[in-house]
Amino acid sequence: MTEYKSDLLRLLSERGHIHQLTDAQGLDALAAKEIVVAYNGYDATAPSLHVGNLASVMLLRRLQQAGHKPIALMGGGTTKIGDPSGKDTSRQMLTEEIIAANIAGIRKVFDRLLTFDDSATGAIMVNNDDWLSKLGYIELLRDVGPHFTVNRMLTFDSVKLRLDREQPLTFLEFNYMILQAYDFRELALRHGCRLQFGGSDQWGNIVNGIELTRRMNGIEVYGATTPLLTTADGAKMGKSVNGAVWLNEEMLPNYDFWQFWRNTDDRDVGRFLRIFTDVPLDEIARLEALQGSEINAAKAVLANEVTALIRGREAAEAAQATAQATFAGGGLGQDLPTLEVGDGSIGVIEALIGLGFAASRGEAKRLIAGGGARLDGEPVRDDTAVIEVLAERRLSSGKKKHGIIKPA
RNA sequence: GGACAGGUGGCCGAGUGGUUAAAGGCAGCAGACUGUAAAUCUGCCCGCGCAAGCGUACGCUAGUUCGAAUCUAGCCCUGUCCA
Repeated sequence: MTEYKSDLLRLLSERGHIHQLTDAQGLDALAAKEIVVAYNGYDATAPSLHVGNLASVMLLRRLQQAGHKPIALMGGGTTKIGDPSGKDTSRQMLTEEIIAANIAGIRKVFDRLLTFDDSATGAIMVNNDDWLSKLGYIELLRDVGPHFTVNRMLTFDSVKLRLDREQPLTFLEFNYMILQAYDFRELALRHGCRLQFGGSDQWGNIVNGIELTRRMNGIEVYGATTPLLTTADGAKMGKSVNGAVWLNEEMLPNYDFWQFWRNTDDRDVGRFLRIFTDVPLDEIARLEALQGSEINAAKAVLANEVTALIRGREAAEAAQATAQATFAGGGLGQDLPTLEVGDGSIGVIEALIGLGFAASRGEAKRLIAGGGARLDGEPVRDDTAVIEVLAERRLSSGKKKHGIIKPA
């Protein structure tokens, strides 16, 4: 079953990108004989993608590496509605200006991971607002409406989940799946797109798109879903201290991004190396076989390679140097959060807040009371303590979060 | 439009007049153990304050009461069923 003829499916399956395929043989045959145009859709709800989206971007990267053409579809139009899939509450609707700004932010990561040009395999980015916002209601009902039955729509997990949980599902959101199916057909017509990727929660939407395209235009298209990425301890991938692990540097510093990967669960290292890096498979096999504390070396490779891909080699090296100095040397690295003090001294509480280690004075006090605050490695027990800042000093929250306090 | 059920802290979910800043769980933070891992155990977990305490908080508004998340009225929102 893993014996694919096409380089594409072989590559994707050995890297762990595939969960389900609508027609494995048909797609395999297609990919073996011609350039396949494939897309993945992205919401424009935030100014950056996050780690939860990264697997799909890597997937498009591999597609291009295998000699095919990726389309990054920006959901500028559908973002105006809100996807009910897997969510239990409606999403806030955004204005056109915000959506446009978000798309510009999201574009950055694609520029790093895909090659955009006019060649046959050059990546392109399109916005479904281009066609969705021009759509007339009557026209849509007439052309698309007959191909969907409500009976069927009600059986999709995305809808059932909301209904079962007794959470509201508005008609607006209910229509999301129709628009998404329409996207696939539109891309098939405009760009010869034959394949849609999506998370496993998008299966229903993808299938709808395939059927709609076939019924309206007689074109056979395919779908593939990616596994839902969870960490080994069962949590959704991509959450961190302050929420999402953003891909854009403005949203999350390089060092924190690097640290996120460095702290990967042992059991996830091999899987993540395959999905999120271009490290050769035999090298990954070697790395994930490391036992005990040696696997930390594999985590460093993971952190370096992902950071290099998303933030640039230089950023990865700087982050690693900082981590090296901070953890192995017990010293300071320049990528650590830094607080400049003008008066030569500062209260511990203010310092903890200033470095972002505590959100409020109360939180800072609790940290100190719990023995989690350390100045140059020594626990600070007194929350009224004043730190003399004549040279660089190291203030830590717990064992992993370190910061620099230095004279201005 | 009608009947019934419901709206509690980031989430889930107890609580039906004071002892409730609100049980419990999850998530989060910290400590121990370690390998910057996991699991486990322990502490913390609205804000301000050294503290006593103060301020906010149980859909919204107005009431009853010495005292309300808990009672009353109106409103808003959601679900289920009926029209």
